[in-house]
Amino acid sequence: MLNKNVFLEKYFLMTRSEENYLKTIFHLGGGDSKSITTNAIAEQMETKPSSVTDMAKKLSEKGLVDYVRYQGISLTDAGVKTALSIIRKHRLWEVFLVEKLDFTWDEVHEVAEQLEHIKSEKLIDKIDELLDFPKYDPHGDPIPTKDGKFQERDEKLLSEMPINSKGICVGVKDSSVPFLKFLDKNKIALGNTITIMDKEDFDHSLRIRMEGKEMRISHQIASNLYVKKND
Amino acid sequence: MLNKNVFLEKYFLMTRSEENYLKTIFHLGGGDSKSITTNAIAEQMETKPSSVTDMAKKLSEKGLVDYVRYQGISLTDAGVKTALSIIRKHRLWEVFLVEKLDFTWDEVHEVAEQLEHIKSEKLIDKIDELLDFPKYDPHGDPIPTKDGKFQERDEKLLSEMPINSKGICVGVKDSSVPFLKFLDKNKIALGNTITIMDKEDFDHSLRIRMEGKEMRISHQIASNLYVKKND
DNA sequence: ATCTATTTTTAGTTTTGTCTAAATTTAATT
DNA sequence: AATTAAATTTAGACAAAACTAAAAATAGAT
Ligand SMILES: [Mn+2]
Ligand SMILES: [Mn+2]
Ligand SMILES: [Mn+2]
Ligand SMILES: [Mn+2]
Repeated sequence: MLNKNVFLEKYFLMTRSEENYLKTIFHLGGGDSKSITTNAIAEQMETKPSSVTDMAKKLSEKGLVDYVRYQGISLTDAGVKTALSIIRKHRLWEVFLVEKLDFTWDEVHEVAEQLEHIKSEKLIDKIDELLDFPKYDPHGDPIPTKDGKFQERDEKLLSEMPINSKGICVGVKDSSVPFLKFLDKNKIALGNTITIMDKEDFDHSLRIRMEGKEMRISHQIASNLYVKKND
Repeated sequence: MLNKNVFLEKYFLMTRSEENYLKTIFHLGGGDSKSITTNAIAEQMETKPSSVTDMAKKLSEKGLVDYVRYQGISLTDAGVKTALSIIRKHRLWEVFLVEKLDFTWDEVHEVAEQLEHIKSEKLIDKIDELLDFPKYDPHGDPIPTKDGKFQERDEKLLSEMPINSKGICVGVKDSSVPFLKFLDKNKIALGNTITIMDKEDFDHSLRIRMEGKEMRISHQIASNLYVKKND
């Protein structure tokens, strides 16, 4: 009993802050044993580099990151596993909010940021089951499986597609509220089939056909939309 | 914008600990402007009296409790309102877990203790709607409405019912895991109709008929079951 | 190789929420 | 009214997670 508690404490009792650091390091690429800089993490988390250093020591102590002073931070296997479990929870909750509670895709992230920290394996497995084991979240991001596997998709940025090619819109790179609202306003939704009609050399804008209608979209929009090749 | 933030900070940004104190004070009866003692709160929360004193000052500062040194603590109207909103969330989540995710009634409390602190008015309103606005939680406890109203029920402890009277089992007073598991094992469930056949003077145990079967239950069991009078 | 700008860490504080130990107030008993 | 026991508060400390300011290390440019 005492032994079990020691075990739980060391390996499972993560604070919300620790979980957020692991998630951020993973998103910055630190899962591939690539070293992430203190400043990069601080900027992403809107905190100070000195706070990142403090946390690096703590996470290193717990065996979740590899950290050498001045040399940056990367996730250990245990760190990757933990990060993926948080990301899995985040994305499943986002699907839940959209599918079961009629949230819009620009409303879910903020709430999922809270829900991802709820500690109950049974809860998230049941949510997964209720949603019929979705593979992607409302923004097209893949949902890691229970054992931490990622199902990557063969996708490209719309801006990189050649003229006359077709693709199905499957995800957004920028999932900020303003961008998502812009897409809604212009009836650009995941699942839509898009044909690249023409590209403008001057500003790199695209003329596309989507759901029967033709429109022009800027390079900034096109470079934040993922499409799956479809010909 | 600055004004709005000040407003939010003062009235809505509650920490998890503050919310738990308010909930506990309410459950101990401090909602009826009855003064609750420092020790009672400390015991209930498994913390030390000195910690309660510290929090009493903080909550008093925020206008959520009335606190006079050495004289005990009671909730202000704002405190009651906040406590009820936490209790509402707790109980709605418990219903959700049972109704939508097949949790058993002895599993839900622990998870609800976490979920009750999620900050999103829309989320809990949508959960309420998804559940079709339930009036009671899985343990028979009433769910406060959005505007903080309680629908009390005319209920009595089974141990206080007269011989030959009938009642429908509508709630548990003790909702500890062992008690709930005991009830499951003995097929005693909310909704069952119970007839009091006889009472034993010696140990105050009851002979009851329930769902066609007769059984004997101890006074301790009978004094932890609520029934609705059903003449 | 040296200097300099940038990055990163350290040292010392702050806030929140907890604790222990000591002091104080209240309540109960003689 | 004085004494004693119990309840409560204060004072001082600690851990977590953040901050600021200063020191140290690294990397880039001469
Ligand atoms: Mn998100
Ligand atoms: Mn997402
Ligand atoms: Mn409960
Ligand atoms: Mn309950």
